[in-house]
Amino acid sequence: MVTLKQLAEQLNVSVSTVSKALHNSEEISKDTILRVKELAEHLNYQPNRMALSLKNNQTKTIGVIIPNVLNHFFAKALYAIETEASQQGYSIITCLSNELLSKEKNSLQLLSNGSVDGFIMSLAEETQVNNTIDHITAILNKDIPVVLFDRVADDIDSDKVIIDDYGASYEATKHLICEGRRYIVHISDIDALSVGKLRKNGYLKALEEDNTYTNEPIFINISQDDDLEAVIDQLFKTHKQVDGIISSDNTSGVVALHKALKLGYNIPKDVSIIGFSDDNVLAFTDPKLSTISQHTMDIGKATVELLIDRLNNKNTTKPLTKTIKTNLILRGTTK
Amino acid sequence: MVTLKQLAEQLNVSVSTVSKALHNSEEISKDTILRVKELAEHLNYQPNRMALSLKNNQTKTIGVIIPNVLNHFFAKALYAIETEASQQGYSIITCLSNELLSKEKNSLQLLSNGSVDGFIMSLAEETQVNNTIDHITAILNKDIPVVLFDRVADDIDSDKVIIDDYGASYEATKHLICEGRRYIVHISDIDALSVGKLRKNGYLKALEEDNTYTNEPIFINISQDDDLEAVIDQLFKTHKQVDGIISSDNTSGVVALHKALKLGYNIPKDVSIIGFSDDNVLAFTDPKLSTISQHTMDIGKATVELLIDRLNNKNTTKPLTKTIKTNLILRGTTK
DNA sequence: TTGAAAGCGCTAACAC
DNA sequence: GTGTTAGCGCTTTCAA
Repeated sequence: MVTLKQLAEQLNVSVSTVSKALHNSEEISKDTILRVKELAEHLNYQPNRMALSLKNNQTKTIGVIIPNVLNHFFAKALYAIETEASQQGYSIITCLSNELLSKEKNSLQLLSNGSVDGFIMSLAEETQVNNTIDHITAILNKDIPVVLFDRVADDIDSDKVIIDDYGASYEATKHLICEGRRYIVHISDIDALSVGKLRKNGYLKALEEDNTYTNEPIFINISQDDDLEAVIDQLFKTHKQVDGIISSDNTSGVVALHKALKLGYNIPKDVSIIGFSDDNVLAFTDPKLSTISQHTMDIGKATVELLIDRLNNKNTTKPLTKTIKTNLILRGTTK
Repeated sequence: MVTLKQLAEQLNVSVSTVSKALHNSEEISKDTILRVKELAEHLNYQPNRMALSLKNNQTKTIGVIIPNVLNHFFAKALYAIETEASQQGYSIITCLSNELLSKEKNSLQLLSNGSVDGFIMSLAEETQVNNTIDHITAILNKDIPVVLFDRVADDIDSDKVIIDDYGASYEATKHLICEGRRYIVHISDIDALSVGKLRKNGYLKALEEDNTYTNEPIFINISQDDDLEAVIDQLFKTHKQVDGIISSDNTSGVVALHKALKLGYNIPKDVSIIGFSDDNVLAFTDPKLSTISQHTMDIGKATVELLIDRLNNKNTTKPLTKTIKTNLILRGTTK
């Protein structure tokens, strides 16, 4: 790496002159500025980022901690965050918690040593199950801003970006009821998560509220060790009368669709299915899955905006919670 | 952030004493060491990473540039890289080129200012199509190590991690021929990429080599603007006799499978299909797609190992190319 | 056993 | 218009 010192030596001026020249200081003569810039250009000088960070006490980088990149939602969120951050001149350091509290803790601890200006994160499953938040409040107490998205915790007093999980699920369920469905099953592989609970409740509320709907709510919860396909298979065996399915996560809806087709159901005539996902995750189902779209790009973008705002006027305002609109996108699996 | 200086002041000793104490220097008395450590612990002291980087001229972070996180292969590679890097005490700064040369260039440029110790990357499509490599050699010339994986370029003299694309595709095609298939179509949406070309050639070679195979090779190339489903639909219309499909990328095989089932083909009786992917990407097809597995975790791990080795003994050895074994995994779409 | 000083690369207040 | 100096937080040589 070429340094100011080297430029200074070659030009027989002082380091500070070079520095000022590169910043177009009024103090420096046009001529000197020109000579300095020429050489800098020629040697491809770049200011050392570590030195700048040390000096300015800001790194221009954001720590991003997500539970699992192999989950399409988080991959897309990462994409959105990277895009917006890079546009705003920030780099991102990515950590994957793999749904583990310990790894989440670790990453937070590791990066809070001046590596990043702030964090954007979505809580690990284990963190949510244990309802552990000390490691996050510790960061907040160090005055390092954190923006939570999707999987958040009420007790953490930070900026947040969420969707209206409850409302979205409520609306989707209502839609199924309006279609005339009277045996609607709720499937979820995220029952333990904050968002999973909200979505479940939205479904419940819609059923309870409608007095033409007489069947009991039916919850199929899939845990990590379960064989998703087997569980869904069982669902169709146990509930032959099923005519509506709402899936709270972004895969089980697709599996249900496949299984239903395989079993000879006519979709959407016999059964309507609505999934929960930004886009048609497995883009190639036939018919295409109707979904609640979360606008993941907007979510990611909002997290970066909130964080950068917070960095620019620290402590100025109360923590904000931004709710991103969802859309019910009706494709081929609903009437 | 608490600093050495603050510890020193509170303890009425010098900064250097504190520093030494924290490093268990022999020079310092047991008693002082204890006092220092106690306070450090109590105040949760962490050495400032930027200061360390500046001093040691190493950042303990790796720049990772991938073309697209929404592609399952790259998401998994990122996962593997993050896992291994974090295990070895490195952080990763993630950049997404979005298949664009300009963004790839940019990220490289941006991070080569002392932000990272080295790079792990897979080339953007545009980079491969234009065969532009100057921006990479420029980095290499600055003595910043680069490890390329998957999408590499022969002209770049760096460490590389690849799979035997040619051989894997050759073997898979041979398998189809051995099954008795005599009308095998090659589908690809990555024809422009280094790996795409190799895979195509492997297919070609297998056909040419077998003199019981008389049909011409058939290539279906899907470009970004094409409607994948429409193209595949057309394929089945144009080539009614098709009895084997080999897909060079990780989605078109799945689409072909869906389409074939929809059209009433019996899979694998009528048509065998082999895809190219680490795992059963769309895990829920029925029957399950037979694939060439790339062991993406191994690929990612190898890139990190190569890079760290290179960082530890710079310039010591010639660039290495590590080839990760592939496996032909026969599931439900082959006999 | 402890401390002072220099230096990593940079900026900025203050001389000259 | 240019240079000197101090300081960001840390390590390390050298002196006390």
